[in-house]
Amino acid sequence: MSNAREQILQATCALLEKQGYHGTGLNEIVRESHAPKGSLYYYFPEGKEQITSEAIQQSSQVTSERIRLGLAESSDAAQAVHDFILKVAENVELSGFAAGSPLTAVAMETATKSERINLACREAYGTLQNAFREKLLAGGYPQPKAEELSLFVVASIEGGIILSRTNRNVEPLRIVARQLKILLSL
Amino acid sequence: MSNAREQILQATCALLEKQGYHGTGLNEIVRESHAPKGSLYYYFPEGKEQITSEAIQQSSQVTSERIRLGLAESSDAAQAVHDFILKVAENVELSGFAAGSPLTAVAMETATKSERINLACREAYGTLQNAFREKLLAGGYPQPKAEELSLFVVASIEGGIILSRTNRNVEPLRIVARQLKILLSL
DNA sequence: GTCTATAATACGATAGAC
DNA sequence: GTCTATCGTATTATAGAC
Repeated sequence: MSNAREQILQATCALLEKQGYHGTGLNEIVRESHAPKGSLYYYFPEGKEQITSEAIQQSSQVTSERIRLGLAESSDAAQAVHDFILKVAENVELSGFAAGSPLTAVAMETATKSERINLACREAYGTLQNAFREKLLAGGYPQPKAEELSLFVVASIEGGIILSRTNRNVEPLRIVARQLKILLSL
Repeated sequence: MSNAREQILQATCALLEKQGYHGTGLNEIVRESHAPKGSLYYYFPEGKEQITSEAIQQSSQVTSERIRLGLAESSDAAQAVHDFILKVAENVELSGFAAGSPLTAVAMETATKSERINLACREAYGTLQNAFREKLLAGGYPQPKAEELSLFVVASIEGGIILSRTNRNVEPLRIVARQLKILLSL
Protein backbone atom coordinates (compact mmCIF):
# COMPACT_ATOMS: atom_id res chain seq x y z
CA MET A 1 0.00 0.00 0.00
CA SER A 2 1.11 3.57 -0.72
CA ASN A 3 3.22 5.37 1.80
CA ALA A 4 1.37 8.69 1.64
CA ARG A 5 -1.98 6.97 2.03
CA GLU A 6 -0.79 5.17 5.11
CA GLN A 7 0.71 8.28 6.64
CA ILE A 8 -2.53 10.17 6.13
CA LEU A 9 -4.53 7.49 7.90
CA GLN A 10 -2.13 7.38 10.81
CA ALA A 11 -2.05 11.14 11.25
CA THR A 12 -5.84 11.23 11.03
CA CYS A 13 -6.10 8.69 13.83
CA ALA A 14 -3.87 10.69 16.10
CA LEU A 15 -5.75 13.91 15.42
CA LEU A 16 -9.19 12.33 15.84
CA GLU A 17 -8.03 10.94 19.14
CA LYS A 18 -6.93 14.33 20.34
CA GLN A 19 -9.66 16.62 19.06
CA GLY A 20 -12.45 14.70 17.39
CA TYR A 21 -13.96 14.87 13.92
CA HIS A 22 -15.04 18.48 13.59
CA GLY A 23 -11.95 19.67 15.40
CA THR A 24 -9.68 18.07 12.85
CA GLY A 25 -9.11 19.87 9.55
CA LEU A 26 -7.87 18.38 6.31
CA ASN A 27 -5.06 20.92 6.18
CA GLU A 28 -3.97 19.78 9.60
CA ILE A 29 -4.00 16.16 8.47
CA VAL A 30 -1.80 16.96 5.48
CA ARG A 31 0.59 18.95 7.64
CA GLU A 32 0.92 16.33 10.40
CA SER A 33 1.18 13.41 8.01
CA HIS A 34 4.03 14.98 6.03
CA ALA A 35 2.27 13.61 2.99
CA PRO A 36 2.13 15.49 -0.29
CA LYS A 37 -0.73 17.95 -0.30
CA GLY A 38 -1.95 16.67 -3.63
CA SER A 39 -2.36 13.15 -2.25
CA LEU A 40 -5.38 13.78 -0.06
CA TYR A 41 -8.10 13.79 -2.66
CA TYR A 42 -6.13 11.45 -4.90
CA TYR A 43 -6.24 8.63 -2.35
CA PHE A 44 -9.51 9.66 -0.73
CA PRO A 45 -11.73 11.06 -3.51
CA GLU A 46 -14.79 11.01 -1.25
CA GLY A 47 -13.21 13.46 1.14
CA LYS A 48 -13.21 13.82 4.87
CA GLU A 49 -15.87 11.24 5.65
CA GLN A 50 -13.94 8.62 3.72
CA ILE A 51 -10.64 9.42 5.41
CA THR A 52 -12.29 9.32 8.81
CA SER A 53 -14.15 6.08 8.34
CA GLU A 54 -11.07 4.36 6.93
CA ALA A 55 -8.90 5.68 9.74
CA ILE A 56 -11.35 4.33 12.30
CA GLN A 57 -11.58 1.02 10.50
CA GLN A 58 -7.82 0.62 10.43
CA SER A 59 -7.33 1.71 14.02
CA SER A 60 -9.88 -0.81 15.26
CA GLN A 61 -7.94 -3.59 13.51
CA VAL A 62 -4.69 -2.48 15.11
CA THR A 63 -6.28 -1.98 18.53
CA SER A 64 -8.09 -5.33 18.56
CA GLU A 65 -4.81 -7.03 17.71
CA ARG A 66 -3.16 -5.22 20.60
CA ILE A 67 -5.99 -6.34 22.88
CA ARG A 68 -5.53 -9.95 21.82
CA LEU A 69 -1.80 -9.79 22.39
CA GLY A 70 -2.22 -8.05 25.73
CA LEU A 71 -4.83 -10.49 26.98
CA ALA A 72 -2.65 -13.44 26.02
CA GLU A 73 -0.15 -12.55 28.72
CA SER A 74 -2.30 -13.99 31.51
CA SER A 75 -4.13 -17.27 31.33
CA ASP A 76 -6.74 -16.00 33.78
CA ALA A 77 -9.21 -13.80 31.91
CA ALA A 78 -10.01 -11.49 34.82
CA GLN A 79 -6.35 -10.89 35.54
CA ALA A 80 -5.62 -10.40 31.83
CA VAL A 81 -8.28 -7.71 31.47
CA HIS A 82 -7.04 -5.99 34.63
CA ASP A 83 -3.44 -5.90 33.44
CA PHE A 84 -4.42 -4.77 29.96
CA ILE A 85 -6.27 -1.75 31.35
CA LEU A 86 -3.19 -0.76 33.32
CA LYS A 87 -1.31 -0.77 30.04
CA VAL A 88 -3.96 1.44 28.50
CA ALA A 89 -3.51 3.80 31.44
CA GLU A 90 0.23 3.91 30.82
CA ASN A 91 -0.28 4.82 27.19
CA VAL A 92 -2.78 7.54 28.03
CA GLU A 93 -0.33 9.04 30.50
CA LEU A 94 2.63 8.74 28.10
CA SER A 95 0.70 10.65 25.45
CA GLY A 96 0.27 13.53 27.90
CA PHE A 97 -3.45 12.67 28.04
CA ALA A 98 -3.79 13.64 24.39
CA ALA A 99 -4.66 10.13 23.27
CA GLY A 100 -6.79 7.25 24.45
CA SER A 101 -9.41 6.30 21.96
CA PRO A 102 -9.89 7.63 18.43
CA LEU A 103 -13.47 6.42 18.58
CA THR A 104 -15.12 8.15 21.53
CA ALA A 105 -15.34 11.73 20.36
CA VAL A 106 -15.97 10.83 16.74
CA ALA A 107 -18.73 8.38 17.66
CA MET A 108 -20.51 10.93 19.83
CA GLU A 109 -20.13 13.80 17.35
CA THR A 110 -21.41 11.91 14.35
CA ALA A 111 -23.90 9.39 15.79
CA THR A 112 -26.83 11.09 14.10
CA LYS A 113 -24.99 13.17 11.50
CA SER A 114 -23.08 10.79 9.24
CA GLU A 115 -24.32 7.33 8.34
CA ARG A 116 -20.96 6.35 6.97
CA ILE A 117 -18.91 7.30 10.01
CA ASN A 118 -21.52 5.93 12.38
CA LEU A 119 -21.30 2.57 10.63
CA ALA A 120 -17.51 2.61 10.89
CA CYS A 121 -17.73 3.35 14.63
CA ARG A 122 -20.31 0.65 15.18
CA GLU A 123 -18.17 -1.96 13.48
CA ALA A 124 -15.08 -0.73 15.29
CA TYR A 125 -16.70 -1.14 18.71
CA GLY A 126 -17.88 -4.59 17.62
CA THR A 127 -14.34 -5.52 16.67
CA LEU A 128 -12.96 -4.41 20.03
CA GLN A 129 -15.69 -6.26 21.89
CA ASN A 130 -14.89 -9.42 19.92
CA ALA A 131 -11.33 -9.42 21.13
CA PHE A 132 -12.46 -9.37 24.76
CA ARG A 133 -15.26 -11.87 24.20
CA GLU A 134 -12.88 -14.43 22.73
CA LYS A 135 -10.74 -14.27 25.84
CA LEU A 136 -13.74 -14.65 28.10
CA LEU A 137 -15.05 -17.60 26.11
CA ALA A 138 -11.62 -19.23 26.23
CA GLY A 139 -11.67 -18.58 29.98
CA GLY A 140 -14.80 -20.68 30.36
CA TYR A 141 -17.50 -18.04 30.64
CA PRO A 142 -20.77 -19.23 29.12
CA GLN A 143 -21.61 -17.49 25.85
CA PRO A 144 -24.33 -15.09 27.09
CA LYS A 145 -22.13 -14.03 30.01
CA ALA A 146 -19.15 -13.49 27.73
CA GLU A 147 -21.32 -11.38 25.44
CA GLU A 148 -22.58 -9.14 28.22
CA LEU A 149 -19.30 -8.88 30.05
CA SER A 150 -17.24 -8.07 26.97
CA LEU A 151 -19.58 -5.20 26.14
CA PHE A 152 -19.39 -3.99 29.71
CA VAL A 153 -15.60 -4.15 29.59
CA VAL A 154 -15.49 -2.00 26.46
CA ALA A 155 -17.97 0.48 27.91
CA SER A 156 -16.20 0.95 31.21
CA ILE A 157 -12.76 1.23 29.61
CA GLU A 158 -14.14 3.97 27.37
CA GLY A 159 -15.56 5.71 30.41
CA GLY A 160 -12.29 5.30 32.27
CA ILE A 161 -10.36 6.85 29.40
CA ILE A 162 -12.72 9.83 29.34
CA LEU A 163 -12.32 10.44 33.08
CA SER A 164 -8.57 9.90 33.03
CA ARG A 165 -8.06 12.30 30.14
CA THR A 166 -10.37 14.89 31.62
CA ASN A 167 -8.69 14.74 35.02
CA ARG A 168 -5.23 14.22 33.57
CA ASN A 169 -4.81 11.41 36.01
CA VAL A 170 -4.65 7.66 35.48
CA GLU A 171 -6.46 6.85 38.72
CA PRO A 172 -9.88 6.49 37.03
CA LEU A 173 -8.50 3.83 34.67
CA ARG A 174 -6.87 2.08 37.62
CA ILE A 175 -10.22 1.99 39.39
CA VAL A 176 -11.88 0.58 36.29
CA ALA A 177 -9.19 -2.11 36.17
CA ARG A 178 -9.78 -3.07 39.80
CA GLN A 179 -13.57 -3.10 39.69
CA LEU A 180 -13.70 -5.04 36.44
CA LYS A 181 -11.39 -7.64 37.91
CA ILE A 182 -13.75 -8.08 40.83
CA LEU A 183 -16.75 -8.45 38.55
CA LEU A 184 -14.97 -10.86 36.21
CA SER A 185 -13.75 -13.01 39.10
CA LEU A 186 -17.26 -13.91 40.26
CA MET B 1 -31.86 35.73 35.21
CA SER B 2 -32.38 36.91 31.66
CA ASN B 3 -34.50 34.86 29.33
CA ALA B 4 -32.26 35.09 26.30
CA ARG B 5 -29.23 34.11 28.35
CA GLU B 6 -31.00 31.04 29.67
CA GLN B 7 -32.25 30.03 26.23
CA ILE B 8 -28.75 30.28 24.82
CA LEU B 9 -27.35 28.01 27.52
CA GLN B 10 -30.09 25.45 27.03
CA ALA B 11 -29.72 25.37 23.26
CA THR B 12 -25.96 25.08 23.64
CA CYS B 13 -26.37 22.06 25.89
CA ALA B 14 -28.58 20.29 23.39
CA LEU B 15 -26.22 21.00 20.52
CA LEU B 16 -23.10 19.99 22.44
CA GLU B 17 -24.83 16.76 23.32
CA LYS B 18 -25.60 16.03 19.71
CA GLN B 19 -22.46 17.14 17.90
CA GLY B 20 -19.77 18.24 20.33
CA TYR B 21 -17.84 21.45 20.71
CA HIS B 22 -16.26 21.97 17.31
CA GLY B 23 -19.36 20.70 15.57
CA THR B 24 -21.50 23.40 17.15
CA GLY B 25 -21.43 26.89 15.67
CA LEU B 26 -22.45 30.13 17.32
CA ASN B 27 -24.85 30.86 14.49
CA GLU B 28 -26.50 27.52 15.14
CA ILE B 29 -26.80 28.31 18.83
CA VAL B 30 -28.50 31.62 18.10
CA ARG B 31 -30.86 29.99 15.62
CA GLU B 32 -31.86 27.08 17.87
CA SER B 33 -32.21 29.20 20.98
CA HIS B 34 -34.57 31.67 19.30
CA ALA B 35 -32.63 34.32 21.21
CA PRO B 36 -31.88 37.72 19.70
CA LYS B 37 -28.72 37.59 17.61
CA GLY B 38 -27.28 40.57 19.37
CA SER B 39 -27.51 38.85 22.75
CA LEU B 40 -24.73 36.34 22.27
CA TYR B 41 -21.73 38.55 22.86
CA TYR B 42 -23.70 40.79 25.18
CA TYR B 43 -24.28 38.02 27.71
CA PHE B 44 -21.13 36.07 26.89
CA PRO B 45 -18.43 38.62 26.07
CA GLU B 46 -15.69 35.98 26.25
CA GLY B 47 -17.21 34.05 23.39
CA LYS B 48 -17.62 30.39 22.64
CA GLU B 49 -15.45 29.04 25.43
CA GLN B 50 -17.46 30.97 27.99
CA ILE B 51 -20.79 29.82 26.61
CA THR B 52 -19.61 26.23 26.54
CA SER B 53 -18.15 26.15 30.02
CA GLU B 54 -21.22 27.80 31.50
CA ALA B 55 -23.53 25.43 29.63
CA ILE B 56 -21.60 22.46 30.98
CA GLN B 57 -21.60 23.90 34.46
CA GLN B 58 -25.35 24.42 34.42
CA SER B 59 -26.11 21.04 32.90
CA SER B 60 -24.08 19.26 35.57
CA GLN B 61 -26.14 20.98 38.25
CA VAL B 62 -29.39 19.93 36.62
CA THR B 63 -28.17 16.40 35.95
CA SER B 64 -26.84 15.83 39.45
CA GLU B 65 -30.19 16.93 40.84
CA ARG B 66 -31.90 14.45 38.54
CA ILE B 67 -29.54 11.74 39.74
CA ARG B 68 -30.35 12.52 43.38
CA LEU B 69 -34.07 12.46 42.69
CA GLY B 70 -33.83 9.27 40.66
CA LEU B 71 -31.73 7.47 43.26
CA ALA B 72 -34.15 8.45 46.01
CA GLU B 73 -36.80 6.17 44.54
CA SER B 74 -35.22 3.01 45.92
CA SER B 75 -33.82 2.64 49.41
CA ASP B 76 -31.38 0.00 48.19
CA ALA B 77 -28.45 1.72 46.51
CA ALA B 78 -27.70 -1.06 44.01
CA GLN B 79 -31.31 -1.22 42.90
CA ALA B 80 -31.51 2.57 42.73
CA VAL B 81 -28.51 2.82 40.42
CA HIS B 82 -29.88 0.03 38.26
CA ASP B 83 -33.26 1.69 37.86
CA PHE B 84 -31.73 5.09 37.24
CA ILE B 85 -29.68 3.76 34.33
CA LEU B 86 -32.81 2.30 32.77
CA LYS B 87 -34.27 5.79 32.90
CA VAL B 88 -31.18 7.17 31.20
CA ALA B 89 -31.68 4.53 28.50
CA GLU B 90 -35.28 5.66 28.02
CA ASN B 91 -34.22 9.25 27.57
CA VAL B 92 -31.50 8.35 25.10
CA GLU B 93 -34.00 6.38 23.05
CA LEU B 94 -36.67 9.09 23.25
CA SER B 95 -34.19 11.64 21.87
CA GLY B 96 -33.69 9.43 18.83
CA PHE B 97 -30.17 8.72 20.11
CA ALA B 98 -29.26 12.37 19.59
CA ALA B 99 -28.75 13.04 23.28
CA GLY B 100 -27.18 11.34 26.26
CA SER B 101 -24.41 13.34 27.75
CA PRO B 102 -23.35 16.90 26.89
CA LEU B 103 -20.00 16.15 28.49
CA THR B 104 -18.51 13.19 26.66
CA ALA B 105 -17.68 14.64 23.27
CA VAL B 106 -16.74 18.06 24.63
CA ALA B 107 -14.46 16.55 27.28
CA MET B 108 -12.62 14.42 24.75
CA GLU B 109 -12.32 17.18 22.14
CA THR B 110 -10.97 19.79 24.47
CA ALA B 111 -9.03 17.80 27.10
CA THR B 112 -5.71 19.23 25.97
CA LYS B 113 -6.94 22.23 23.97
CA SER B 114 -8.85 24.50 26.33
CA GLU B 115 -7.97 24.92 29.99
CA ARG B 116 -11.24 26.62 30.70
CA ILE B 117 -13.50 23.98 29.20
CA ASN B 118 -11.40 21.17 30.61
CA LEU B 119 -11.85 22.62 34.07
CA ALA B 120 -15.60 22.86 33.57
CA CYS B 121 -15.75 19.22 32.46
CA ARG B 122 -13.61 18.09 35.37
CA GLU B 123 -15.87 19.80 37.88
CA ALA B 124 -18.96 18.53 36.10
CA TYR B 125 -17.83 14.92 36.34
CA GLY B 126 -17.00 15.50 39.99
CA THR B 127 -20.49 16.84 40.59
CA LEU B 128 -22.09 13.81 38.97
CA GLN B 129 -19.87 11.44 40.92
CA ASN B 130 -20.84 13.19 44.15
CA ALA B 131 -24.49 12.47 43.59
CA PHE B 132 -23.80 8.75 43.30
CA ARG B 133 -21.30 8.71 46.15
CA GLU B 134 -23.80 10.22 48.56
CA LYS B 135 -26.28 7.46 47.80
CA LEU B 136 -23.62 4.79 48.31
CA LEU B 137 -22.50 6.33 51.59
CA ALA B 138 -26.10 6.50 52.76
CA GLY B 139 -26.42 2.85 51.74
CA GLY B 140 -23.67 1.89 54.13
CA TYR B 141 -20.69 1.48 51.82
CA PRO B 142 -17.44 2.43 53.54
CA GLN B 143 -15.99 5.72 52.28
CA PRO B 144 -13.17 4.37 50.10
CA LYS B 145 -15.52 1.87 48.49
CA ALA B 146 -18.11 4.55 47.85
CA GLU B 147 -15.43 6.70 46.26
CA GLU B 148 -14.21 4.02 43.88
CA LEU B 149 -17.63 2.67 43.04
CA SER B 150 -19.20 6.04 42.34
CA LEU B 151 -16.42 6.83 39.88
CA PHE B 152 -16.87 3.45 38.27
CA VAL B 153 -20.61 4.04 37.99
CA VAL B 154 -20.06 7.34 36.20
CA ALA B 155 -17.46 5.81 33.88
CA SER B 156 -19.53 2.83 32.86
CA ILE B 157 -22.68 4.89 32.34
CA GLU B 158 -20.71 7.18 30.04
CA GLY B 159 -19.45 4.15 28.17
CA GLY B 160 -22.95 2.71 27.98
CA ILE B 161 -24.29 5.94 26.52
CA ILE B 162 -21.56 5.95 23.87
CA LEU B 163 -22.31 2.38 22.82
CA SER B 164 -26.08 2.88 22.91
CA ARG B 165 -25.91 6.01 20.79
CA THR B 166 -23.47 4.48 18.34
CA ASN B 167 -25.55 1.33 17.92
CA ARG B 168 -28.85 3.17 18.18
CA ASN B 169 -29.94 0.55 20.65
CA VAL B 170 -30.53 0.76 24.40
CA GLU B 171 -29.24 -2.76 25.06
CA PRO B 172 -25.71 -1.55 26.00
CA LEU B 173 -27.14 0.69 28.72
CA ARG B 174 -29.32 -2.16 29.94
CA ILE B 175 -26.25 -4.36 30.24
CA VAL B 176 -24.44 -1.64 32.17
CA ALA B 177 -27.43 -1.43 34.51
CA ARG B 178 -27.40 -5.17 35.15
CA GLN B 179 -23.66 -5.56 35.64
CA LEU B 180 -23.40 -2.55 37.92
CA LYS B 181 -26.19 -3.93 40.04
CA ILE B 182 -24.27 -7.18 40.45
CA LEU B 183 -21.10 -5.34 41.41
CA LEU B 184 -22.88 -3.02 43.82
CA SER B 185 -24.70 -5.90 45.50
CA LEU B 186 -21.51 -7.61 46.66
C1' DG C 1 -30.07 45.29 24.76
C1' DT C 2 -30.24 44.38 20.21
C1' DC C 3 -29.15 45.24 15.35
C1' DT C 4 -26.38 44.90 10.92
C1' DA C 5 -22.22 44.84 8.66
C1' DT C 6 -17.97 43.14 8.30
C1' DA C 7 -13.26 41.77 9.42
C1' DA C 8 -10.16 37.96 9.38
C1' DT C 9 -9.66 33.46 8.99
C1' DA C 10 -10.58 28.65 8.24
C1' DC C 11 -13.13 25.14 6.22
C1' DG C 12 -14.05 21.20 2.50
C1' DA C 13 -13.78 20.54 -2.13
C1' DT C 14 -12.65 21.16 -7.19
C1' DA C 15 -10.16 22.37 -11.54
C1' DG C 16 -6.46 22.28 -14.40
C1' DA C 17 -1.52 22.27 -15.05
C1' DC C 18 2.38 19.33 -14.99
C1' DG D 1 0.76 11.38 -8.39
C1' DT D 2 1.37 15.76 -7.06
C1' DC D 3 1.00 20.85 -7.45
C1' DT D 4 -1.18 25.47 -6.97
C1' DA D 5 -4.93 28.35 -7.24
C1' DT D 6 -9.38 29.12 -6.17
C1' DC D 7 -14.51 28.75 -5.35
C1' DG D 8 -18.04 29.00 -2.07
C1' DT D 9 -19.17 28.76 2.31
C1' DA D 10 -18.55 28.36 6.95
C1' DT D 11 -16.36 29.98 11.21
C1' DT D 12 -15.42 33.37 15.63
C1' DA D 13 -15.31 37.84 16.79
C1' DT D 14 -15.69 42.98 16.61
C1' DA D 15 -17.35 47.77 15.47
C1' DG D 16 -20.69 51.07 15.37
C1' DA D 17 -25.53 52.37 14.78
C1' DC D 18 -29.84 52.53 17.16
